[in-house]
Amino acid sequence: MSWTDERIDQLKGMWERGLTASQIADELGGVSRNAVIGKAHRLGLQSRPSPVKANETPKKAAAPAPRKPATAPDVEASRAAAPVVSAPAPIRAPVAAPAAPATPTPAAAAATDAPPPPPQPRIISVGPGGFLRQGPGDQQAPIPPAPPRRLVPAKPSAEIADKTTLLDLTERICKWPMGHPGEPDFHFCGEQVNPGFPYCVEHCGRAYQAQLPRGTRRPPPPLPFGGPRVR
DNA sequence: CCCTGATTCGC
DNA sequence: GCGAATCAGG
Repeated sequence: MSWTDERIDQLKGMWERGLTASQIADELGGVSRNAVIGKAHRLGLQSRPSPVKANETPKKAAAPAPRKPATAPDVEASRAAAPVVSAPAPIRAPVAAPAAPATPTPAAAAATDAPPPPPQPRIISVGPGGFLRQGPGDQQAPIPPAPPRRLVPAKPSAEIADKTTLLDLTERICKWPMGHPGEPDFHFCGEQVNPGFPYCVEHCGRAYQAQLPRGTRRPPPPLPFGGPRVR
């Protein structure tokens, strides 16, 4: 398989939607997880949280050394020696910091788009979602509560959040359908499979039932489809 | 073990 | 450019 424009678009989309490289790989088909990652990097898609990227402390003999020297090992040496002034914690804030209130006008702030209150003892602190109790006779205008809205970090919809969708299926994910295709919440079991089977242990028990001895008739439960055709 | 993404390097 | 091999953290 080659990277056609279409497939590259799919890759970009899925990558930016937060799907893992594995999911993208077997969704596209014909490519490995590594291929996806490699391509993603080549495309300049900068990946978000990677399990292996936590610290950046190039002290003395760094870890990335036991590679094959190949050609020009001096490059790595110079790179290791260079960062005398290490960058001070490159933590990327996902949201822009609220601008400093140059013009102290509380009234204006409370009007429409009050930014998240900075941790200053400006007003009486109420907990998130908390409300100031008003006395029965108080007729004051209610204090506008802090906007409960918060920027959602990522992930598409909550619908697919914890449900095993078609995209989540792998060789070791139980593929037992839950619900019916077409229903909005149709998904799959998602448990770990019983090794060698497409289903988890529980659903293997449903899928593969022991042959009952001859003669034993088990009165079947009422069938939802009117029952099988009996000839 | 499984998973994840990052990186390297021969092709 | 591609991706298997390898690394490394969870």
